[in-house]
Amino acid sequence: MKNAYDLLAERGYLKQCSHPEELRELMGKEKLTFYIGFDPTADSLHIGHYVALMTMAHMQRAGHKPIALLGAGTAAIADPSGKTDMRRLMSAEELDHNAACFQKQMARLLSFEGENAAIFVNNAKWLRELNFLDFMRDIGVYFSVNRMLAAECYRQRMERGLTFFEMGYMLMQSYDFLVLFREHGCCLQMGGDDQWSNILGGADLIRRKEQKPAYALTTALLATSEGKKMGKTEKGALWLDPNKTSVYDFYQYWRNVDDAEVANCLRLLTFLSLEEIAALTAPDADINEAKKKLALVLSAQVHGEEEAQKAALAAEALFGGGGSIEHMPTLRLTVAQIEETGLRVTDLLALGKLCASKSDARRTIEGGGVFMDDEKVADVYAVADKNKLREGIIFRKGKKSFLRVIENN
RNA sequence: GGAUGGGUUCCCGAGCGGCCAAAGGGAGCGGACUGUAAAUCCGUUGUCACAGACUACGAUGGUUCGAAUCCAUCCCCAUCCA
Repeated sequence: MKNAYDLLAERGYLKQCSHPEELRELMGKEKLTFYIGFDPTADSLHIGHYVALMTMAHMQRAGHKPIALLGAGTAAIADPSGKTDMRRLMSAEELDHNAACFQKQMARLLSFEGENAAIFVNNAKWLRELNFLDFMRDIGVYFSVNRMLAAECYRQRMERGLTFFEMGYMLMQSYDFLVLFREHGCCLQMGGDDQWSNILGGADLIRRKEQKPAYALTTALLATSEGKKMGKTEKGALWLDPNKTSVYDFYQYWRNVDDAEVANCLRLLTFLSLEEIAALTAPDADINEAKKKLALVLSAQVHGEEEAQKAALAAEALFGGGGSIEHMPTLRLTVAQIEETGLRVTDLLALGKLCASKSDARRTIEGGGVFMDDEKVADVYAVADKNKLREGIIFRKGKKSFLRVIENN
């Protein structure tokens, strides 16, 4: 079997590693236990987390044992890394709920059976009972403030201000690593590259306190086309929960990625072989086929084969002509709604969430961006034809947003 | 605890008694061009019963015919001092 380290490297996951050669050798001859931490600050994972999940899955397939750490304890403190502002603080109940949501979504990619079954741990278990004095004495002494301040992530925050509260984050994350090392023999922590100093802190702590080797490894962050991290507090997050980001939107997102990013996305987010990816993205290949593949495969991984097919069919129907319209976002009007809206186009668009509000709908119509059954809506006061409602009327905003409005019965 | 400067629409940021739903930029949305791409150009971006009304410039009160703009109290942030 291929060395997992090489596998991660050639797919482009690897960013930084504390001891590259040593770790690679170790991964070649032993089955390691490793962990990645996730802060449950929302009730769903988003695509940024997904890269981390992929690395876990690859590692597991290579025989290593993954631990997914749910940071309900650490999330009580805001991680200052890469954030321009402090996060909103969350209650313990909220965090526990979110952790449960994460767990469900992760289960899709990891295996919980066999020798190297994945396990979940929650650092609230040990962090919430920590005694402050003991912690400061046992752990605090190993951290140099000078060194912490020198780290890039803190330097950025220095300009806007940094509280002691936030600096504690690094100590706690390091402590997590130590606990997992002691309880599970976990000697490797992985994570996004923004976590580099935090992860390194833990590896150093273990090396100093336990006199045993521990490793830090970070993966490339998935960036948006603007080069910004897709974080949960930034805009443009793509959620894995279909209620927060519909399967159709999820599919469309990947169908529309930048040409330049397709190959990278395929490598990082799917399990397709490198050969296949190379073929798909070869200079003489049709880049749009590669995008379709990416959208379909990734949607299937996240939402299941059936849902992905539906999204693909809907897209085909809308853009390719032919295909089915069954899976388009649909608004079913009740009798009461028909009366209430009087079938005014502006009202329907707002009701169906195609536009943010009636005012927004009005403006979009004025800008010539709304179509009803492929005919441009010219009048802000336009009303839909009630007779067509039984068959369903297709509204389109711009080129990519559709809504099918149909009588509900 | 003290001093100083701040908190403005999705974000940054101008405005500092009426002409302010608030300049400019970013981001979003729509149009043209395309490949459901990028780049570019144009329009648009609080809500509604849309030539009008209502709600908004940290919070609450006040002054005024009239407040984002002035005053008071409070909350929060930054910088320096302790």
